[in-house]
Amino acid sequence: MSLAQIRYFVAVAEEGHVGRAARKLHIAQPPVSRHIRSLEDELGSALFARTPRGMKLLPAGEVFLDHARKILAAVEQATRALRHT
Amino acid sequence: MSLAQIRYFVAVAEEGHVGRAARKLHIAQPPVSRHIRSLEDELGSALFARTPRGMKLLPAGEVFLDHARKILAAVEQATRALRHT
DNA sequence: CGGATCCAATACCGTTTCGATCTGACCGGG
DNA sequence: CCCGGTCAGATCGAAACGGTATTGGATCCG
Repeated sequence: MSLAQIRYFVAVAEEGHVGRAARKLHIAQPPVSRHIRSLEDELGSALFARTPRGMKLLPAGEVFLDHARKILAAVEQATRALRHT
Repeated sequence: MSLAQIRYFVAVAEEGHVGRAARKLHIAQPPVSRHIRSLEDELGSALFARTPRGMKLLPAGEVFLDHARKILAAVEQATRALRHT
């Protein structure tokens, strides 16, 4: 699991679409798809339901989204703490 | 910044030596050296004082160590939360 | 002194990972 | 039907990564 994967996951969860998340992240769509897939593989549980209209968070995804945001917040806080030393 | 870098940093901080941290992490010493350096570059402040006896945490390093542990704990908690879904 | 020792840092190389582009598969709306 | 929108797979060039070998610097000891 990488921080990039976590950021991609949060973006997809928030946008509801891999493509829109990709645009927001300024990268192409397939890499986002792959990262989400590999994240699910690593965690051992599906996080999204794939529908023709986009990606819908599953219960496991909701749980992980909460933790993911905490991780990213902790990272941001860490960098901010050193910004003025 | 990557989770691997954060793990390497914590290991070096705990061991006090790049080499020992590397052994603990089951990787070679140079990669650890490089990751620490690039982490410092990215954060814009030195985290360790290089001494002939090893690496000694600077004040900025102590601050970051605290945050680093929180990040890793959050990651562990995230994976644990999905272990049983 | 001077060589041995113990560190981290650098150079270089092969492998792996990553992202971009192109393409395919699937479903819903007109 | 076919068309628009969406995700997934294949392929390729570029970047990152880790390993080995080596260098550089500072201390210790004979």
